Amino acid sequence: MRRIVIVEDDIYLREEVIHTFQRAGYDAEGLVSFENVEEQLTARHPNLAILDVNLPGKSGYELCKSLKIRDSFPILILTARDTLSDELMALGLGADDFLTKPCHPDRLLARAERLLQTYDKLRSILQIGPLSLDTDTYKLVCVDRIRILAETEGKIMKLLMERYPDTVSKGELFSAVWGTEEFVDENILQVNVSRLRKNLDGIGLGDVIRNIRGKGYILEVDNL
Amino acid sequence: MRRIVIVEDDIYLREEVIHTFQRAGYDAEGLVSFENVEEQLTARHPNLAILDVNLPGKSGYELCKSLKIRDSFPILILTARDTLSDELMALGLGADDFLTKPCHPDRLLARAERLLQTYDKLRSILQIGPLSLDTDTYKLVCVDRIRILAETEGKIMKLLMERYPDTVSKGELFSAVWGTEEFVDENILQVNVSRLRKNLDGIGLGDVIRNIRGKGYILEVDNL
DNA sequence: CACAAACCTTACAACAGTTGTAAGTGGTGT
DNA sequence: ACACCACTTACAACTGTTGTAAGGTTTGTG
Repeated sequence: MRRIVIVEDDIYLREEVIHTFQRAGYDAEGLVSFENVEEQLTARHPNLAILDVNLPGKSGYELCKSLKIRDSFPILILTARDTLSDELMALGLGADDFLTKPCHPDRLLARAERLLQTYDKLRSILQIGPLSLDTDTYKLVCVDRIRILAETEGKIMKLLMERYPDTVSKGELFSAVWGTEEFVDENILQVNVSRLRKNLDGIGLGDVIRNIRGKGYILEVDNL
Repeated sequence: MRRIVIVEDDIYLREEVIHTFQRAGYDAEGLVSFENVEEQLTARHPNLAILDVNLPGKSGYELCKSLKIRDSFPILILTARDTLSDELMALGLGADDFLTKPCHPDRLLARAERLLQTYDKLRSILQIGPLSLDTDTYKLVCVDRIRILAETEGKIMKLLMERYPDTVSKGELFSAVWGTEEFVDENILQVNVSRLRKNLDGIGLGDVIRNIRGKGYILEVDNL
C-alpha cells in the first residue's frame, strides 16, 4: 500500500487530510512532533509527502529544498500562503505541486494521485543532485550523459549514493556487494572502485568518489 | 533545446504563451490547424504539450486520454473552464497539470518547468498502457513485475511498442534490429521472438505478442 | 627522508550471459 | 495432403564481467 505522510501543525486540518487519504485506501499518517522533520520523513520512506510551509522551527521551504537534493519521493506543498511568489518559490525549490488552503479534498486527492502515478515509474531511481542511478539496471545518468554500469560497480555506486553525504566504510561496501565483511581479498574492492571511477570519468564525472584514508569512500557532488 | 507545443485556438492567447516560453529560452510553437491534433503533436516530439480543452473538433479531454495511453511527454491543460469537476476530469485522464485562464506567465512557466524536470528522468521510457520499457537498458516493467531484456529482445520489444497498435512487418524488424532486410536468416527473428515471449510469460504477460500470418507481429495489451 | 601502510592500476584468465546457426516440430490455409 | 510459415530447443562462438595477481603510487609518521 502507498504511504502518505502529512506534515501539518494544525491538528484539525491534519486529521482531515489524513482521513481523506485513508478513505481513499492509503496508509496516511501525520507527524506529531516537528523536531527533525527531515529525519522523520526519510525514515518512514513515504510514497508522497504533504507539507505545510509554516511550521514551528525550520522553514518548510528549507525542508523542501534539502529533501529534494535526494529525490526519493514527491512533495506536495499545502499552505495558507497563497501569493504567486510563494508558489514560485516552492516550485523553484523542487516541490512537485502547490495547493492553497482551504482545498477541496477531491482536488487534493486527485493531485496527490497524479504525483503517485508519475513517481511510480521513478521508484527505482536514486538521485543525488544532478546524478541519477537506476538501481535495477545500474543506468547512471548525469544531465544528458549516460552509462550503464556493470553489476559490481553499480552496487558500489548505489551504496555511495544511499549513504550520501556520509563516508561509507570498506566493511559496509564488502557486506553490501559480496555479502560478507571477511574472507574477501581487500584488493577486489579497490579494483572495482578503480573501474567505477574510470566509468564516471567517461561521462565527465572525474573525482566524484573520494577516498578517506583509513575510513572508506565518499561521494562528492557539490561542485556539479 | 526543449520543444514546447501549444494547442490553443485563441490566436492572441496562443501568441502570448508562445512568447512567454520563447523568452525563457524554449523552442515554443503553436498548432495552427486543429485537424489531426494528435498526429501533429506526436510528429513534433515535444518535451511538453500545453492544451486547451475547448478546441474546434475533438474534445481536449479525449485527446488527452488517447495521448496518455502512450506516455511520451507531459501534458499541461490550460483552460477557461475552472470548475473542480473539469480539473478532476483532466487529472483523471492523465493530464500532468491543470491551470485556468487567465494565468500569470510566471506561474505557467514555473509549472511547465516543473514538469520538464520530472519528465527528464523518464525521457528514455516507452509506455503502452501498463507496460513500460526503458530503451537504454531494456528494463521492462508491468505493474510491479520487472525483467531486464537482452539487447536483441529489447530492440524487438521497443519497435513493437513504438508501432503500437499497428502490425510490424518482419522486414521492419530486420532493419531495426540487424540493420538490413536482406541476407539474414529468417529463422533468427523467430528465435528471438520466441525468447522474448518466454521472458514476457515470466512476468505474467503471456500472449502479448501475436503473429499475423504473412504480415508480421503485433502487440496486444487491451486486456491488461 | 625513509619506511610502512593504505591505496591505485593494469593485465589476464575463468566465467556467465547473449547471440546466431542448425535441425526438427507444429500449425494453417488452400 | 501439401506447402508454407511459424515455433522451439540445443549448441557453440562470442562478449562483457569478475576476481586474482603483481606491481606502482601516495600518504602519514618517526
